Amino acid sequence: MSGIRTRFAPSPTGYLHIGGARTALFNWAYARRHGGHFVLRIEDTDRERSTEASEIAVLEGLRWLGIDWDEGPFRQSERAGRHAEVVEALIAAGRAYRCVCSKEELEERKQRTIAAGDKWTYDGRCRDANHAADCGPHVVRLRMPAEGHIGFEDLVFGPSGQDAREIGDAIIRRSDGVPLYHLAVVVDDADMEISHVIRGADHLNNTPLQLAIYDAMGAKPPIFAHVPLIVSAGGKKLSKRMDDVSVQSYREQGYLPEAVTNWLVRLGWSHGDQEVFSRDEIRELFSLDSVGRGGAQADPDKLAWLDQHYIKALPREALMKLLTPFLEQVAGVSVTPPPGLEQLVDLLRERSKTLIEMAQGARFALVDTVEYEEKAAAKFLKPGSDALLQDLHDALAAIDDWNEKNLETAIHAVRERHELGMGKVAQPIRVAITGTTVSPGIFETLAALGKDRTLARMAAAVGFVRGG
RNA sequence: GCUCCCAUCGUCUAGUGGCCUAGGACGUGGCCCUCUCAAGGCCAAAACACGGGUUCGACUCCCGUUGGGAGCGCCA
Repeated sequence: MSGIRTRFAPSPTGYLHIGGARTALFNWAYARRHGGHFVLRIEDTDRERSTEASEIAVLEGLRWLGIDWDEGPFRQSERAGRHAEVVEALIAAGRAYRCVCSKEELEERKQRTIAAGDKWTYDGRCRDANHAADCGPHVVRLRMPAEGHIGFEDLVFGPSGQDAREIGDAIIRRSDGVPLYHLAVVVDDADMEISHVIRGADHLNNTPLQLAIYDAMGAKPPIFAHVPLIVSAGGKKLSKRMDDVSVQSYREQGYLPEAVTNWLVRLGWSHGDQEVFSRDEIRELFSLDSVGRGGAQADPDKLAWLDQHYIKALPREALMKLLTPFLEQVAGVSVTPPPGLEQLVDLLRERSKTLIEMAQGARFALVDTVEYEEKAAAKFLKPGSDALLQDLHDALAAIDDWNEKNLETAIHAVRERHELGMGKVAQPIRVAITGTTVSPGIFETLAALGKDRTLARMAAAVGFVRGG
């Protein structure tokens, strides 16, 4: 083993969104690339907002994307004892202290400081008071060095850091005894021997504080790599409320997981001019050196393009399996695939951006009777067209061996007899059998539909024209 | 407000001082193909935020300006 250990540590307070998914993907890819371990840890210390449903959704999202983990999922809440132990040890070692300043007092002093034109960090009133455990309601604060710079080398952003005095004595344990996030992550990452922390750039400013905690604990800090945030169309940080960005919603819209991972990995990372990356290529080629520093907007059009690419390449059997739920969805009932459906699906692959789109394109083959789109019928099944349709019906009825070649011969014969262009013949047939003006090539489509159903629909169209 | 960060076509990006009259991809427009819709092929429009330096030479280095973002919680 390489000793490289990465982790993804989502808080289960909603669905897995694309920003988190990309962070997970990067961590996973980095671990795989270097033969390391990828650890999953659920950060559920915020009991108010964490839910089990959300945790399940996050795990399902990761599995769907093909992101597998080697250890976990661990729950941060289960490690409360360990966190408490570390805080006590820090106090005992003089690296942290109890603070009895109330929120109200603090707020007042803060306002006064700001009003005076100074900037606020904790003023250190309790710093050397040496409050004992029985001092009443209190928080625990980290004793920060009074001066000096806490610097580190970020694998993406390069030399980074902050002056210790800018940070101040941060709270590491709340008055209810629950440790804060910064303490918990550091303890967990240290205990789990995480070697590389790859996370969103919104944590760049938190890193010096966390480094101070590592130092206080006497633990060796990991290497950090902050990846730029995925921003919404407006350029702002993604918001779960404002932007529909859950991985689940892409799944429901009929996108393939390969397309989504390919899309996400190219947001902030590149490998020369290459655009298409299979999951295997991601794990073989991913490198933090090639991660950019600017925020990236996710482009839905590019996802659609990638999805079509992967749909085209998907083996037939796998495609049918994935498509089935969507077929049932558009047909409204559970369907037994009609003969010729696989043939039709092959025709549809080149013209579908998502599985839903493909299912919609196959809908006409799933239903018993087609309903004509109003405009389509008005244009191609208008009064007087019954003679042509009847002729076509009869010519098709005469075909013994129902294949593309024979269909083409038969239809062309009728076309020539009526002295019409192909468009004048194909479109009425298309509307008759699909109800719409759009479908794959007419001969292939008829071949896939089958003789019986084609004839029934042609006859129905004749009846429609004659009956008004 | 304070601290930190970022800045190449509409979007994702290549580019690490001369290879750049800045490359690729998505999207957009046009043409070809054509029974519709796609797919495919060809072509096109489209960017180094601005101003100073440094240098023989800057997209690339430095400074400033502008613009954008993040962090400053007894949230994670």
